[in-house]
Amino acid sequence: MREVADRAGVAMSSVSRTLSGHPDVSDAMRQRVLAAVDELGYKPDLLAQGLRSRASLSVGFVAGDISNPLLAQIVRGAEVALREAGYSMLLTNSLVDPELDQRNIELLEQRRADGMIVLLVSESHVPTIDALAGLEVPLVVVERDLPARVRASRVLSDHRSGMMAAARHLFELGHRRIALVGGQDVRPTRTRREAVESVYDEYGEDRSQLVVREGVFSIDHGVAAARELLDVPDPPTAMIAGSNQIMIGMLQVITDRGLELGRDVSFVGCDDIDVAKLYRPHIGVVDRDRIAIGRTAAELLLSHIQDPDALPREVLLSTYYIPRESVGPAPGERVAGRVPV
Amino acid sequence: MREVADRAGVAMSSVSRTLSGHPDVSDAMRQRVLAAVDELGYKPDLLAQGLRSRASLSVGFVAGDISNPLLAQIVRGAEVALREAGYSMLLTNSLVDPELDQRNIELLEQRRADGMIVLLVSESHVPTIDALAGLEVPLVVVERDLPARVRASRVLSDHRSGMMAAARHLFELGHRRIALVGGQDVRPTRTRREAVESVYDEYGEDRSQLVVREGVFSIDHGVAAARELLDVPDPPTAMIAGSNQIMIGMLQVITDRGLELGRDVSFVGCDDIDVAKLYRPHIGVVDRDRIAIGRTAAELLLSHIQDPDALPREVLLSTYYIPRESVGPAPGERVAGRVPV
DNA sequence: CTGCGTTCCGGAATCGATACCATGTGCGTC
DNA sequence: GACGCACATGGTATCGATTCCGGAACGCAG
Repeated sequence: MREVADRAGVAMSSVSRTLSGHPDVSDAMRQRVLAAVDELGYKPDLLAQGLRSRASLSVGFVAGDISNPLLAQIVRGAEVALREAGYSMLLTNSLVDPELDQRNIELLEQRRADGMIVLLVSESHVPTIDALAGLEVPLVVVERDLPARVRASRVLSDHRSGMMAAARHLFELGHRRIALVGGQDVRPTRTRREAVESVYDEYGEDRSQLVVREGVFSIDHGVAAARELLDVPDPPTAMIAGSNQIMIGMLQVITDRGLELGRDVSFVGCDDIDVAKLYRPHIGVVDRDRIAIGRTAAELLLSHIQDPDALPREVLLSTYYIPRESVGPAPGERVAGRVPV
Repeated sequence: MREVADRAGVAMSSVSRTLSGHPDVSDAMRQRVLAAVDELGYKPDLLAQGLRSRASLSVGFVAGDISNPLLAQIVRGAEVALREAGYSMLLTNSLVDPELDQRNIELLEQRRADGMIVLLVSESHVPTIDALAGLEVPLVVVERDLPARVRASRVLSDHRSGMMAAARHLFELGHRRIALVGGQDVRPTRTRREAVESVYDEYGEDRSQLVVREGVFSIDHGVAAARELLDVPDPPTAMIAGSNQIMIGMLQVITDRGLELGRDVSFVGCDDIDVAKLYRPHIGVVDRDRIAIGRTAAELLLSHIQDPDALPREVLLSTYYIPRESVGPAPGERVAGRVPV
């Protein structure tokens, strides 16, 4: 910048004013400065700019694992919106380790990120909550319920409506022994379970017929749960997956055992990822607009960065049930013998 | 930091020395400083640190589209390795727009990234090449051939060996009319085509029997190409996909038309993503270790950051063919009539 | 002609850290 | 006893920008 000033024969402050659009700049000055900038190919140093003006123009994204297609799309939605607003994204993966969540949050704080979007592994890991509560920059939490001392806006999905539609469909088709395989104890998992339970109530059926297997959002858990569920004398007639990874694991088992979806057993998947559309028969799923989740999170964050005093907001995005051939009528009672081992 | 110094009753320089592990620090001093740091919960400002020490401890990743599972895993591999070395990752998506590639590179340069890993949309977009050539920080290029004036280390896959194994398998099963659907004209696309062509030479067969359809790495291109290929009187007996997105598109068409893979037509996919393992029958693929690509890129970059004078290096990672049921014997001549329209 | 306001520009402090240089102290050596 | 050296420490310039403040130049009214 000093070089530009020397070349144009002006002071550094004038260069700064010109480039930042300050009104106290004459046309003659602007011409000379811009010419010098052009000739030298000068580009301001964003680090120094950030230090002085107390705004790094970067935001942190704390994600569980970017190789999960759900997260990848959320991240992409957020990154595009942030870049259009002039912000860069610092991405961290926590690899399903809540301690890494915490360390990543603190690291991004040290980097003076102007805000953060977090998709936490756990809702109850105290050091992580503490780190979030201590944050001085705007925060957007995605798909999680956190204690009130964490001041943050939130982007949530209305898992309830989509899941209830799916469960009602199963009920209409005669299913009562339904299995729900969920992940960690976080908001989407809880909401989905409650949604299915409330459909049992709606139909005046005993909730004890619902089998819930909660673990982690992983293929392995899907595999293990599906095996357990099918390895009993009286397996459920319908199964619901509570994450796309769990869905993939469950489908592996179902495929291996040669079960025909929609006939031997019905299946409702989670998130309309490629697998769901390519599997034969096609998989009915509860879907949500994943790109929109990321975009909304970015927009919320940007609005809070512009107006730090604005009150935290919550945005509830809809989910919707897409019925496909994997969901069929419940077989007559006593189908256990037909299930290959 | 001044607060810490005041509290401990020492100079800022002493605080700095203590925290950076400088040898000229007495035990007494260390105690006092660390105590003050603890009491105040002080954490150094990485922006200021970066400005002064000329190292931002961050690296840029320029990716085409993170929602592609291939990229997601590469990014994840890189992020983990970088974080372990104390670096943060600035992620940008270029959404298949070479101009965005260029702008992202320049942006990351302004942010004073200590290095960059790039997975470019195009190998020939001149402004992008110029931007890369003008870079003063270490650069690692993934899966691309670039002009020599771009000084960079590279991480490449040996697509040739994996693809030749797949093509030989098809030949052994009697296939001669083979279709290869590729993406943009970049290294992996070219290498795969050359590999298949050389297998034709090996078997003394006329290369004109090979049908090549190159376009972009997208589901849509896979769909369009598959339709074209199947809509002729004499369709190929085997098809090879040159990207996971293309594979998904092609499989959609194949599924829609009710074709049985391995019997009606043989199919070799690309990258062993979940779809390949869940599709029935299972899809034979040419695979590579995606996490390792990212990790290797990060390691190369880190080594160049530590030793800026080191010569650029190239790492060739292997690919391997995984035969599965989607690859079967070629039907007898004249099967066109059996293909449903 | 003087006084005052407007416009525009340069100088210097500042953001939060690092690193060089100078200073002060204690100790061994001749 | 004087000198030199090692070790610790404080002061200050610096990284590359922004921003406040003071002042020059000019116009215009009293």
